[in-house]
Amino acid sequence: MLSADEIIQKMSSQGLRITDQRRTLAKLFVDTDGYLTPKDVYDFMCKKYTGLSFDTVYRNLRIMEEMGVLEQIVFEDGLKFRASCSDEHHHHHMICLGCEKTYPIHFCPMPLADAPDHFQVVKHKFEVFGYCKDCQANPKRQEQI
Amino acid sequence: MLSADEIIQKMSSQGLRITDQRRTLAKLFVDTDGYLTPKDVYDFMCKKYTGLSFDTVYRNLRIMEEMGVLEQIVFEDGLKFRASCSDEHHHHHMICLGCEKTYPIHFCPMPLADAPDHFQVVKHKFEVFGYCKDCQANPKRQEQI
DNA sequence: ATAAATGCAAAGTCTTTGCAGGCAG
DNA sequence: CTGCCTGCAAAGACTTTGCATTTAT
Repeated sequence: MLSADEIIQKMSSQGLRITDQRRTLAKLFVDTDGYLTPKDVYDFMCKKYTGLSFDTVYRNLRIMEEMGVLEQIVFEDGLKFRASCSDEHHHHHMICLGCEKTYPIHFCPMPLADAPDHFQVVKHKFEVFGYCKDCQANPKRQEQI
Repeated sequence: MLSADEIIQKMSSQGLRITDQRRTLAKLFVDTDGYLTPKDVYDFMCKKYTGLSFDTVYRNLRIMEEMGVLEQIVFEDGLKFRASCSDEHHHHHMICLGCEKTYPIHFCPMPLADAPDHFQVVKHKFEVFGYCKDCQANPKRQEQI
């Protein structure tokens, strides 16, 4: 995963201004293991920035996603964000339905799945959902996806 | 894929009333290869049922999904529905980004992906996106996912 | 007959947009 | 100083809910 400094640098190098809010956002995502909803982000940021508005959160999430420092996933209960994985090597994720932490799967099934009838593959998704060790021992949150 | 009769029967056997609208819905989904948005469904149904309201479309889509006769996928541009595959054997899909037709992949990567540290697997997703033969020859629609 | 399905209207949720003032570079 | 960022307010897109009427069983 990118570090907070790498995120800031990457944003700066693409011409974005580095505000205190964006620095805090970078730190928040780096310190978070799982996915965050816009609301999660808003709630967290509100503690530090009174008068923060939702639209700024949305704007920044979208900009950071476009800059490539955040990844966005559409869960069944809405959009969620996390810091981009450093793209050293292609991989997939196991995602815990309890705490939403992710664990990398380095195995990629793509080479083994033969495309039918000249299907031109553009991208693929391989995601495994379940419960991590901790959440099995300590079940509390509902299934989310 | 289920037939229109099988859909109707399955709904009836679970206590739902079979209205003309639901019969038409069943037929629409059986006759459609790709995914339909609620709006697609509404537009189609409007032709036959003047005064149709959106909420009835939503209600029926949700009910049919809960009955297991429709499958729902969250695309990045919203929810879409299609008739359920008959569940004879577990499989995955290649989904065309042009026409949204799906092609089965019978290979399942799950047995090959080892779960880390006692991860208890609940479900998984393996989806391949690209362009089918026809849509490569005849590109027109934008990428949708 | 009676419980479910529908249409209508309204509300709810989530997200985006326009604008004026504020702040990073 | 200049243009990007922000907060505010409002609008927009999509989906759900409550209620009275209609309809399948």
